[in-house]
Amino acid sequence: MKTGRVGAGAPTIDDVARLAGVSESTVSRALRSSRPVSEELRLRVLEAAQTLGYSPNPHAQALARSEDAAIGVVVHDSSDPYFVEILRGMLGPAEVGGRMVLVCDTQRRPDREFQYVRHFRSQRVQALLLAGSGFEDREFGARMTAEIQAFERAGGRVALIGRHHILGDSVRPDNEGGAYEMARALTDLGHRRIGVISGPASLTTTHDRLTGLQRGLNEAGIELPDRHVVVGDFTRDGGIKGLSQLLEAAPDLTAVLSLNDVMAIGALHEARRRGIAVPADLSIAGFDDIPVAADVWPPLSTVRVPMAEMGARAVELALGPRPTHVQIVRLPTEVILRKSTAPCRLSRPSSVPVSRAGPRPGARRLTSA
Amino acid sequence: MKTGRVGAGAPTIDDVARLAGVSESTVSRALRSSRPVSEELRLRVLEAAQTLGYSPNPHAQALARSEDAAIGVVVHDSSDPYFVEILRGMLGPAEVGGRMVLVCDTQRRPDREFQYVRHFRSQRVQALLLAGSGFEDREFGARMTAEIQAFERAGGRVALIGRHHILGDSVRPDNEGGAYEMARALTDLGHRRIGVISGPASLTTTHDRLTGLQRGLNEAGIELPDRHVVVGDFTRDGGIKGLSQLLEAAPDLTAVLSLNDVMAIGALHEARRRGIAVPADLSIAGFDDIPVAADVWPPLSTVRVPMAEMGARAVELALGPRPTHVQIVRLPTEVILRKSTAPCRLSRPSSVPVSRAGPRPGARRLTSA
DNA sequence: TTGTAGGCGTTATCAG
DNA sequence: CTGATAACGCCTACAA
Repeated sequence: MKTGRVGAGAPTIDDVARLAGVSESTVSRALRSSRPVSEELRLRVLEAAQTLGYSPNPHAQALARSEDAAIGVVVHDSSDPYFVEILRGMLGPAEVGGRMVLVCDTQRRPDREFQYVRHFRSQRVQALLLAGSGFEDREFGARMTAEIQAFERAGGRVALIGRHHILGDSVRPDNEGGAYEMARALTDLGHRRIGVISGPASLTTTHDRLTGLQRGLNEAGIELPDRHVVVGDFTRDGGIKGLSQLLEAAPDLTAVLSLNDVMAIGALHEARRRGIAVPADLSIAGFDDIPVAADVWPPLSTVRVPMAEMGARAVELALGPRPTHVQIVRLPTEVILRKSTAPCRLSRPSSVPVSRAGPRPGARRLTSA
Repeated sequence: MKTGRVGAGAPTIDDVARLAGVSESTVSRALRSSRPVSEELRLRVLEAAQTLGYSPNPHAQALARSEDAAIGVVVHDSSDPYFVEILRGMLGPAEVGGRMVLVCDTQRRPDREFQYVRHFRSQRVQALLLAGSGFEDREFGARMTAEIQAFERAGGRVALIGRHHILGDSVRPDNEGGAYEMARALTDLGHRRIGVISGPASLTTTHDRLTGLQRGLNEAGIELPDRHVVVGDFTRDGGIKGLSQLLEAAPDLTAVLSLNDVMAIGALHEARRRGIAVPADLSIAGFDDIPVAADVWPPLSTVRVPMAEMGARAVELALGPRPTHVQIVRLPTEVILRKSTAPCRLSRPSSVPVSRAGPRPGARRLTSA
């Protein structure tokens, strides 16, 4: 027996039923157009709902059908342009059908990530999107795998972005290949003393980019001594500090690669502050190709990661038909040379040609993978 | 009688109760620490919950107490740095107590805004934050006011950012004052032929900034003919097109003010493409002072809007004690002169001193309001 | 301090 | 095709 009291002020299905002179079930069916309802009643119901301004309570719906018409997105840092782009890519495909997209921010802390995933699970979202690098911590990966498999057994869908130690469908940019190509690009320009502003060691992204870079440098017979690598935190400030530390430890660097653009922009800023001309005195390159990379000065050479596409593909993965096997979508990355890098002035003419692609207006591109 | 079946796979309060050998109510009380529970039972419950990996179903909670421990945020464009900053400001204060923050994106379409607000309302979020300019459409304002008042009557809280034709607590940046100050700054530099890349006419933000600008120019005895104003859409592309149109209609402009930074950055790009030196040939200024404004080239002169603070204050408004009267928090804006603006070369020495503040490293500041 | 018995708004099942 | 009725998982008087 419904009390009929107005509760939180919103009309309920019961109110509509009463006004239309039908049962709750009929209202539900008419509105959700699941089962056939006579044209006459349907119209009555529609009109009643209209005049009452009725809209269903999502919680009650979610509870009753134990599934929420929403999709949960977990990002490491929602103010990082990298994630903003991924999110942008997700929004279109995710919002079809009036689905809500719920975003939360973990500040790169595994415990928070775990909490949010659990929250989304108990909230019974349709799909869960983990956008952001995985953690190297395998024990954490195991815990998350368990959580996620439970979610999937219950009918939920999951898609990961990046390389995780978590079992599940994923879309992965070719970080390793992109870093390799960037290493080649830098050495082709004649650079031999190259510094790196790295990211948190706990992230697989950091690991992969570093690995690719190493491989590229090794092939060119170049060492990467420890003092040429500093750890940043993927923020602009991290880039500022990173370049400072680097120049202290190794003042003779001719090129610096930052493992993301945001830090590279910080480095650009610090270089200017110190009166170091980029690229004349020092080449600086980034990673990601976030939208502003082309607008800073000098325009940033970087490795393009298809962030928006990654987001869109992840949504497709999570919303498409359930695959029988774990799927991995691999996306290529691409070196984009703008003006923050230049041939090394100090270098004796390199045996390798400086340019491997024909000159094109604006930027030269070297696709990876 | 609970079936005890595992439902969607997640343990329920019932499972915990059984394992701990107590009643559901005791579990609820122990976990939500509302009422006193004997230490012994509380421990048993906690342990049972722990081993089961129990986490409450938010929908059931929301349904039972008809209130959701979440706060809904409506933004116009989640990839616009302006909103990213506002969001960043909200996150800290909003997330205390494990609250979820749900963000949705309206693409500046009033109908979607209305839909989302209604959705959040029926979802019974604790608070609703409308972040973004209001619409000039008063009829829309009336509809939203009704919706929002219903929400508030039901116990919800609302905070608006910007000037809306909606009744409710709000935090408002001094757009009008900032634009006025920027007009003064530009005329002080000797500029008399000033172009404007405006925003969508439907937004109050556009209106206010334009008004302040007009007032400033009028005071300096300067006209703003129609052909000196083009309408942009607050995107980078809009800025590119905007500058093109402007230069076609009035090639003799010496300064251009874009009504947001994102468009100004587009304009900077277009100027470079055309071989126009900024600021030597043309001064360009923006509005907002988004984080990258200082990193583009040349560093952008702009009107600083305290976006993050706006976000934080809005959260305070919405989460703090319910005020008896409508509250309006007014936040000052501030002109920041960097290198994208310079004295007008063509100008005969102006009677007004070029600089009104002492020179300072990096930027000069003129606070509004 | 603890347990029992609704109720929150909707959907699904099962008779009519 | 329509209408009762029982879940869905949790909370909260009320009773013990």
